[in-house]
Amino acid sequence: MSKKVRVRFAPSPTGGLHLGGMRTVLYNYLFAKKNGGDFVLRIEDTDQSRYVEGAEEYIFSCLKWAGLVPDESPIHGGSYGPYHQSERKELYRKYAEQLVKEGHAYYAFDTTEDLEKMRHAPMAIGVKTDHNPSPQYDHNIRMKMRNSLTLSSEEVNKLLTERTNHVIRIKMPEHETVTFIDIIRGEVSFDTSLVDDKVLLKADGMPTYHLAVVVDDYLMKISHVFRGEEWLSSAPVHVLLWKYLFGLNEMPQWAHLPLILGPNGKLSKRDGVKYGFPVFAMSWTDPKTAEVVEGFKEKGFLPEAFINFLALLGWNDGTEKEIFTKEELIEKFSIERVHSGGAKFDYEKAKWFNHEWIKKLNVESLKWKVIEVLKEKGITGIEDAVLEKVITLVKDRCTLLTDFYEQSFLFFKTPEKWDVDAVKPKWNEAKQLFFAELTRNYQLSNDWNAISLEKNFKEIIAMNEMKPGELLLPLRIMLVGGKFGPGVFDIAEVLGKEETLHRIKLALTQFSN
RNA sequence: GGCCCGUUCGUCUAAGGGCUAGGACACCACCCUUUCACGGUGGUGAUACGAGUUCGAAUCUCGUACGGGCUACCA
Repeated sequence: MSKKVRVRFAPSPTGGLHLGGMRTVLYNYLFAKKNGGDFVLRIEDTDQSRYVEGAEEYIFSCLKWAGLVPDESPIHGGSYGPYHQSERKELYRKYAEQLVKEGHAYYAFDTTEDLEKMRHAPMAIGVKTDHNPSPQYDHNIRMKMRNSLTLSSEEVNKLLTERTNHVIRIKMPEHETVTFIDIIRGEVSFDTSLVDDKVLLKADGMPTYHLAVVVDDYLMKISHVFRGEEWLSSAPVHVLLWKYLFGLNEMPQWAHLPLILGPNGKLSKRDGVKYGFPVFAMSWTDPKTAEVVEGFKEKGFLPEAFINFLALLGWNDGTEKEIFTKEELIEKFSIERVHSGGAKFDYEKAKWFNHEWIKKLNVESLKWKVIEVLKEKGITGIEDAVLEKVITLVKDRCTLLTDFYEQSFLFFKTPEKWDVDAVKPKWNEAKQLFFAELTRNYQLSNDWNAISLEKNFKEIIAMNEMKPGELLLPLRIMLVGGKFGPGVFDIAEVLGKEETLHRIKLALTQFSN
């Protein structure tokens, strides 16, 4: 009965892929997978003037990183290609002309100057007033412009055969109400008199978004369209186009996703730089200005955490569960449970998700990412067994992957400075002797692990009638230089006998003089 | 300005006529830990406002306010 679920994400390759876009991808992907459907990626590159070098490859990288790989796309292929709208250019004119023939659209020959005059000039043809600061090209003024509605057919034919620059505009009906059902908002309606005659086909022969979405969604057999709320206003144009071209029965179901907001309204790239959090999935370098905007990946986010918090930004499964794997999200997701209200992005909460995921993931899955982080900082060639122990010891203390450096460098770098102020004031002969004895003891140890190291330490303390608290801190500072790090004996175990004794010896010279 | 969408703790949200309005992040306190985290316990904190419908409204209706989006030969 119902047709196969096919959804699409249709970005234009103009730069960084931000949170809102990624969430749209996610919801499309989850919905497709949940319903055994296809997720297609179509590149909306009908505006050559906005084409940005590398942006398309970048989009694929982001999807790959997040694990949201399309079933069909320019690089994955598929039987509904081509998947670049620019390569489908010849397709669209036919539909636009069909609309003209049927009286739903018309040729318009107005120049940019004409339009400028219509909208903004002092003696505007449009009805620009304080009450109407931006007059539209609509039923009120279309009969005052140069188009196939006002020109004789001879004149129109002449202009057309002379290949005069022209566009094709939709002729919005005057007093109709267009109503459609939005899956997450319910019934939405518009008075067509208030919608302008949108350009369908541009002077360069390329379609605008409005024509292209409808034609491509039809040709690609798209069953559900999930897109940002910013498209809601132009939905009546799309609905009408469906009605005229392919029939309302063929029309996909719509869902307009709420916007993701920043600290002051709509989330923007600027919010990110201003408040110090990423807004793009991955770092994006503007090819013209060489400006780099850091992404979630580079900031130290796990893809698992990224899609988890993105999914929860506007959706929940109705329970109090917050940590979801991708598989769980696929199982639980439903578009009906998506909120209608916009959601303000909370970076603190995003970090919390990442922390939860670092704690949740096992050492094996974290390993290569930690190696990358350490490599960035010049720490390489770590023995596998050591690295695994280190990760186990510090992962609970890392919120971002990049924290692995701050939390674990102490294992790989012998301290050069010590927090002597924390030790020296209370330093005395007895402590000096204690560490001499501890060193001798450890030297002889052939059971080098945290438990026996601690046991030996405590035994010596007991024999000398000392307090553990007075000696634990000095030992820590000897080993790592300051008041930080995991358990002291765990550190010593990982460091090994030689390095541990070396560090004690080195530090002792600092405390005793 | 017009049109459209939205409005529960600071933030993300649950509760789709009956509730002490629940959870999470953040924040605060205490506990654990003689490093710091993690963890545990508890706390502060919300239904924008006004009418109406109803025995009863965060939940339904209307109005107001506020917020957002759109108003290009950009998507």
